[in-house]
Amino acid sequence: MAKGKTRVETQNFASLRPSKIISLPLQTHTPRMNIISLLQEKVAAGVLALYGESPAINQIAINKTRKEFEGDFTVVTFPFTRVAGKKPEEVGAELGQYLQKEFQYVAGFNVVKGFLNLVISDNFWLDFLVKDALALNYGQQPSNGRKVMVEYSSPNTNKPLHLGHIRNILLGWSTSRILETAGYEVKRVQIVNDRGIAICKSMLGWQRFANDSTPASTGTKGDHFVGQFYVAFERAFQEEYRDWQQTAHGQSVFNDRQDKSQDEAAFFKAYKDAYFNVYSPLGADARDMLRRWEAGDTDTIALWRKLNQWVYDGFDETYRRLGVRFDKIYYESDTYLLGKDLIQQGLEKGVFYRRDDGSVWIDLTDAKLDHKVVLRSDGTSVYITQDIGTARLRYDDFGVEKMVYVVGDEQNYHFQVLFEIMKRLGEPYAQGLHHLSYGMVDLPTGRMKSREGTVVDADDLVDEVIGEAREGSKERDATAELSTEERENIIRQIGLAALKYFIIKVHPQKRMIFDPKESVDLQGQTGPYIQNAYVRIQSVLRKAQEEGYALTGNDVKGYALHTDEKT
RNA sequence: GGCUCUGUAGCUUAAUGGAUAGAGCAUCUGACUACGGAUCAGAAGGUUGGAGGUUCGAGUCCUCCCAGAGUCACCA
Repeated sequence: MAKGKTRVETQNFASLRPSKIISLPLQTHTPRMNIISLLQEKVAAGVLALYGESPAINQIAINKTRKEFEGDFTVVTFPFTRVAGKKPEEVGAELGQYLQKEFQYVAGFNVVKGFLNLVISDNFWLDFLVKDALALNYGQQPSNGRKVMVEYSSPNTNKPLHLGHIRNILLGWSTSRILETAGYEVKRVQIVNDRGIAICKSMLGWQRFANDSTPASTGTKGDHFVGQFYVAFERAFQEEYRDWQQTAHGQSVFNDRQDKSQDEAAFFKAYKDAYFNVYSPLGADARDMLRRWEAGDTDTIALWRKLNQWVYDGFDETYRRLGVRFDKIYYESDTYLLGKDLIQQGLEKGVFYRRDDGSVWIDLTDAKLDHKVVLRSDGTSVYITQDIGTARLRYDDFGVEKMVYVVGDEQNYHFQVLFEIMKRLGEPYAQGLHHLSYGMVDLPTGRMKSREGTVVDADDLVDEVIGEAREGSKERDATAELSTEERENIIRQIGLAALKYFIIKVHPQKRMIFDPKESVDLQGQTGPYIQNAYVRIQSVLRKAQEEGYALTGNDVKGYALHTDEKT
């Protein structure tokens, strides 16, 4: 049986923070960020004025002052001791005096060893609060005029989305939001694996076992409906294979081919794919279906369209519930032949080489990678050929200079190779390609295995967290006065916040355990906890307004801040 | 075996090469007839897998080792 792995077929996943995907400019327009870069500039100027040499701005470390010391921001003065030829303490004192004199917001300072603690004037914080922190789009950077693409989700059309897709989708979605906030124009895309042998299996399964039922006639969500027939096909195949093993033919194959170290069960387990491709009538039917599809057979294409549409309707529903969307969906049925022209051009440029059997390769050994086939000896594409072509297509479509691929860490090597090839082909966006790799999601009981039926379905999971939120709200009466519709909406928001925060708070690169119970815990570092804090703050503000307080510059001027109010 | 990733309190985790490794859960002490209690304050809990090295300074960088995972297809 063909494994047919695609972008997120299994739940394997490792990764880089968005801050590494893009090099965020330190210069930003909110005072909070701005004061750090201003401080850096002033420190650089100070070092130059005092010691005659200017350090690189980005090497000036400015941190928040630890709470046991007095001050708001701390400059690390160790790096300047060399140019100054003085002890860290002396440098700190001289630099502190300079800053206090030259920079209006520095109200005072103290020096502890190599750390210069700066006290920032209350006026700065008050201005910051009124003008920026309370603004609607706090943190939003002005457009930087650059475009970036984020690819995420990218499922197969033979099964519903599962927990692995949820991590992928939430990482992709939050990455795209972060990039937008950083000033990029973001294009959200996915590549759907809508073709191939696996899709033919669900088509055959539907033909054989569905009796012309539809999602509508059975009241089943489309992706789940089609998934049932993929499973039905697999079950029928298993049965066929089991029966065949007992036939004279099956036994003779076993006797001819068995390795002495294998018992019969182990042999047949390993032989399954070969059986599917060589002897299986169901396998032959599936391959025949694939041939008809590739030949453009009208009935086959119509069937394929019908089933895929059901699946897309189901996926749309799941995406809607999760609150994510896409600007463009790429389909492998459109892209699986792409890339051959780039291979041809690469051959002419000498990037690739042709072997005697006609296959085309690239030698990446000098990049600590291996030789990689990019075109089979029969001239057909492999997985990476398609990715080469699709990258170019996306560049042509959107003119993006960066592309982020949110794909599990099992494909780390694939993307290393892909990006290296794109560089050697001289593609203009090649330096901007990034694999946002993430680790597998395990369950408390171990890893998800489709064969053992332990795969957590995405829709079931969303239902579960919302259900937990509903249970929680029953014990309280805060929502009692609301209409059912309003209450359900709040419950849905709480449940999803729980799920999203639980997934997003873990570093992508780390494999994580998803505990459904813990994820919907409302205490501690959770989505609902943050929501609650927000709601209470809003309540304070609302009541303040009702009593006639308005948060304007005039009201707060001259107010002496408590230390805790400046963090 | 080669390459890549991961290893931090009992558990889940954070930390652009900067000060005494920061949180949450659980545990233990306390507060409150509730500014939306899904609350708040506090305590205890660590040889950052191990050993070397670079550095004024290492959880972070380098080398080796240990443990786990992924990957090494004319599959996707």
